Amino acid sequence: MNKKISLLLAEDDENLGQLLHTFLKSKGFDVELARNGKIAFEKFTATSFDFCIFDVMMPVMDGFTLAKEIREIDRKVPILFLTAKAMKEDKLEGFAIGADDYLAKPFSMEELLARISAILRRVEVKSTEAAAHLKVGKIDYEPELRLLHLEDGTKKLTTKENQLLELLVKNENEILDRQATLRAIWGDDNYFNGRSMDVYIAKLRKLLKEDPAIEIMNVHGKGFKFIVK
Amino acid sequence: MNKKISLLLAEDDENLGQLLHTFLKSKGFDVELARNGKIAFEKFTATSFDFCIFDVMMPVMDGFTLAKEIREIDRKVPILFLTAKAMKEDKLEGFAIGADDYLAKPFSMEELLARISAILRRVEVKSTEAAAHLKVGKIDYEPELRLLHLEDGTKKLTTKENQLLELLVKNENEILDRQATLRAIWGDDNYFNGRSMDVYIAKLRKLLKEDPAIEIMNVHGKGFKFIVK
DNA sequence: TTTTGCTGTTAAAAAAAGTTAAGCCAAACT
DNA sequence: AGTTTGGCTTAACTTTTTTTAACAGCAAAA
Repeated sequence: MNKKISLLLAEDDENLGQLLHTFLKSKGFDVELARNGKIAFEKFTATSFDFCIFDVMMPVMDGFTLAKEIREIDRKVPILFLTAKAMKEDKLEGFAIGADDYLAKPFSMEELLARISAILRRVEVKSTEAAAHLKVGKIDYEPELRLLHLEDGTKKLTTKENQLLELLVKNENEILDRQATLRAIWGDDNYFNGRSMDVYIAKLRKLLKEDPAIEIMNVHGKGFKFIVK
Repeated sequence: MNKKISLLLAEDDENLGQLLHTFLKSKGFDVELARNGKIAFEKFTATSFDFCIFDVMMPVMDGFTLAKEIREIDRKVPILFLTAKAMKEDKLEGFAIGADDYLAKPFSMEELLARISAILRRVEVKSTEAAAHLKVGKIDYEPELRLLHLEDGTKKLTTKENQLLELLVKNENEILDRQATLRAIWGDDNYFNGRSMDVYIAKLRKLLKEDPAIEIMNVHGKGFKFIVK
């Protein structure tokens, strides 16, 4: 079979967090537990996950805000919310963000597992598509190894170059929001980080210019768009 | 952001139909309910919809036949089937027609909503990919690439120029409402954004003046109208 | 006809992005 | 320890894009 499914769990309640962590690990998932939304977001930007389970109510950064931030950089990863009560308003908000499912506490472990399985079945097709090699035109890019195979040899990308290119490629033909990207890669969207990002955009453009079918287009005031013609 | 998503619901069961209608309307969809496949098809041909939910078993015209008919005139609109039992054969037939998802009764409202959201998210991505050339008179316009091919070379449009021209072209010969356009492109229809828009109209007129068949006409107090003679 | 509000146009100002190079820091090397 | 190296940030300058201002013209209402 293939490798384990990685799962990001954001839950502030120590007890429930531990319980879920243990349970899901026993079911064969590769679980990462975060105590609040901010930590979860940092973990997500460092490594990306196959699945997310977020408690709605958490200190520092709540589940919805967290989901919004993550949706900016990954439109597809399934997100399941956990909430303390059956709140209609919250449900609306959650689905508007692009939640894949919703589970009200208290819930049984079996129910949780059933929902996860159902969602994974639905998105299975997509995840298999996600190959490690990304062929874009003449260029072959391996994000995991940070390698960019060009016509005249292979370029080792630096951390930042790689993070940025990976996000761009994963959001091909979509606008990659400037602020969200800054928060995802630089942690903060202040002026200087913004200029730093512009410098990296220039570097990537220079690297990719050998393939005229590729363009990193700017969307003024919004962000950048990786286009393959 | 933009206007409501229109949804065509074909369901013969009076109770379930009403329930779904009410629920989906409360979730912000613009729902049209049809009691059988024939009525649904007539509604679809009159106005086209963004999304379809069809019960498989209905009198007069069943869901599959309806879907086939609709696929003849619209290859892309997402279709989700509802069926009374989990029928494998039916599933196959549905997907062969080009169904986007399948839901077996009984199902929860949340599940339905989750499926709809998931499909819409997926479709959205696709639709952005669909690059189109728009030939208007002598001029060839590629909105996705923001390129305007003129007689004397190709002009790269800026973000705002492109957004505005795209809206105008897509609403050829119709009035493009001033306020709606401002909200769509500038996010807010205040005085200054209005003046900004007028500046862009002037720019586009200058660009397009090489083709005398094209005119951006003002409709006083209403908006603009893109006319091709 | 006069007034008022909307639009057309051009120019200037401001903001955002492109580019190149210098500076800084930490890790690796001598 | 001193030096080199690589990666990232900051700075400086340029160009592009967008907004604001100013003024003129036109259309509809008073």
